Amino acid sequence: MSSDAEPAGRHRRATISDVARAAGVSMSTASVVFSGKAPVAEATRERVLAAAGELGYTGPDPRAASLRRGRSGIVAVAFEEHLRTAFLDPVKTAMMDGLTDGLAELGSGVLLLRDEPGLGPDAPTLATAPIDAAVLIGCSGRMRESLDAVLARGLPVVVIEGDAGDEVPRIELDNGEAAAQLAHHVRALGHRRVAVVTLPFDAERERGDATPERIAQIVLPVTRIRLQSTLEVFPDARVVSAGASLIDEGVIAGRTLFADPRSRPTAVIAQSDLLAAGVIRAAEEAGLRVPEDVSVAGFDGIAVDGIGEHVLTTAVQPAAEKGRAAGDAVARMLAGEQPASIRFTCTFREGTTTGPVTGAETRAP
Amino acid sequence: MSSDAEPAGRHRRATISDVARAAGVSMSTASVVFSGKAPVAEATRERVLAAAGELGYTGPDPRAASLRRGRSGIVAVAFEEHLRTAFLDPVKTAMMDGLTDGLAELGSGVLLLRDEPGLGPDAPTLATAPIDAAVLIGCSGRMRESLDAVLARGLPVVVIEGDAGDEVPRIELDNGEAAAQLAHHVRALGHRRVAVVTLPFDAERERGDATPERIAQIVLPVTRIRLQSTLEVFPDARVVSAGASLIDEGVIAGRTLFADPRSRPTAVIAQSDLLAAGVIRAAEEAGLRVPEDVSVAGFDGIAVDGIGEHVLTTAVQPAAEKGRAAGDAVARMLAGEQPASIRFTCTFREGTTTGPVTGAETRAP
DNA sequence: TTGTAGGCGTTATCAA
DNA sequence: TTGATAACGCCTACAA
Repeated sequence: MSSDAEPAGRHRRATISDVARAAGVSMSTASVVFSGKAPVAEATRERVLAAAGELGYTGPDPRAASLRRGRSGIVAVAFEEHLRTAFLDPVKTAMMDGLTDGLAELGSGVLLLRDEPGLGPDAPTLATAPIDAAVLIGCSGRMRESLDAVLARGLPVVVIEGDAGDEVPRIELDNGEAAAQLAHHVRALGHRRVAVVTLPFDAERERGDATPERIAQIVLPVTRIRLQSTLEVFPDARVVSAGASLIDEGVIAGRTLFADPRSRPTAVIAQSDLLAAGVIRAAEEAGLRVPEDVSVAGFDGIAVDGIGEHVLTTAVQPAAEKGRAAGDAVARMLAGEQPASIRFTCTFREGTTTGPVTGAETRAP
Repeated sequence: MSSDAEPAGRHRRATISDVARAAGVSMSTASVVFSGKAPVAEATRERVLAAAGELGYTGPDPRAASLRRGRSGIVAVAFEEHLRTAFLDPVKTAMMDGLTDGLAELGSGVLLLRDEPGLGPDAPTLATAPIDAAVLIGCSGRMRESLDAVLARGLPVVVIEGDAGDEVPRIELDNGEAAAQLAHHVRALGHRRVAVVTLPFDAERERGDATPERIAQIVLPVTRIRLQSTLEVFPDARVVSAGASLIDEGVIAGRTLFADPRSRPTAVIAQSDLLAAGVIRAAEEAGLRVPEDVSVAGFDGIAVDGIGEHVLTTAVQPAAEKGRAAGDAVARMLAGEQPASIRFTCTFREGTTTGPVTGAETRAP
């Protein structure tokens, strides 16, 4: 039947040249039939397609095409943390959603990468994966090394909520301003004894009360900037760091804060809505009413489960838009432009979880 | 400085042959220095590395290597739904976590794919992406087409919680047995007026009371199997389908169930923990106590926020293990084996959300 | 509209 | 231990 006797079982896959030969046309013609980059006579087209069907040819090998074109159609999205942690965070989830949309429009797929060496010996990394560009999320010190690798490869890089030097376009939030606005809101309500529950300081994710020294060494930019702004309004605030942006972590931090009735804060500013939700739960556990006995503010503006009828006072961030913007930035860079960094603005939302400090409280030392 | 005058700007990237020439060795030797697939004299090695550094060569081009080797080191993970929905689901998140781990050990990256055509004109798909294998999640009718595309490419495919024909290894759960166990538990507690809150029936995700006809046409295997088992124990159960596995959807379904005090069920079996959490919330909203007035059971065994001190009665499924198993199966197939399908077993957990039917209730029609 | 030829950057094979 | 050579499969000038 076929010219080269194939022994029943699967053999070498058909290539475009096989198809061309079978259809009695040249490789280029066959190629064009599949790419559509040039007009082909209808009859020819059909002959080629028929031959392809016959041979079980399912279209150009993406690897070869990729080599030839110099593009793989894949963009890496690199997380610093375990992917589980990344996707447990509603903000990141929303961001990924915008990002995948943006990249899909561009015609790229998303390769999930974790910047944690030592998994597989030859697991793909930012330095070795067949990617056209990379998006780094929450990039801080740890990722620096991989960043250099991508940069050395000459690949476009965009960073979301992180700092990778001035050459690398950033997608970020007005974290400082938003945090300041929240703090001023709380201050305007009369609160003076205030506590801050922060996101993790660094990859160590140490929990608990933070000393000024520790605060000065915060690695994660988001944590640092939000905290600094808050401390400018409340220099004496008690600072407790959480191990992650999770409700449970908020509960833990909240229990710490409400343990001693005499020293408990009248307002808690949490660096994420999930943490705030946890703090609220801890408050209710401790028999405190929100916001009568204690005000709680969050950050993010996500839909939080588990806080009943409360509406969090928070800074609403455009998470999905951030992702989409990163996608756009990648597209631009791939097109040879050098996109500017973008700063998104949070919207202050006054909910039902903050209220004026009550008389009894103002008398506190 | 450099031998070939490069006009300041970026030029053609150095290739291994440039490096070889600069180091005064052959291409093969240079290649081996980077791949480590054969011993190289230390002196030679250093010379090559030095030349590479000089030329800014950062290692083999993965696209070319991929063409040559016939492997890209990338495995696609395809979802039927919007990625946001996928990652909102704690079960899928945990599964992805296990899966990425498993694949990383294998040395593969994870390419996220959504089986939804019409995003970008040339967005990568299961048919065109440079992948070595694919993992399909929740595969049902809609994905059939893409599945055929991958199969036609001769790529290994593994399906998690879905059905792709007998040739394709499945990773699944003993959904039927687990659901039956839950139902029997509820029955043993004396409940007779029982309602089921199901996962979506199909991609339409229609909400509300389901007729027997609709039930007969359920597309999503997980929904269908769990429901069938439950109905074998409670043939007359009221069946309400949710639009997604979300707490909010559970609340909606719950409100439907508890709307009419006279016809309300004494027990609700939800097909996911998130739905169960929503049902509990709806029950409390309606002034019902759980489990005194109404028992609620879930499915999955995830940590649910927002149900206070309750511990859900549920079937605990090994979600991360499922993902890891899929990774293993892919590895096997890549190695030429034909792995068998795997069925994981759920563990029944009796929590505090189910209890005996109370006297008043048993008298109901 | 179709055909020809050269190369994209590697790596496997084999010989030296 | 090193080197020469031939694919890997496709695409795209360019010529016909």
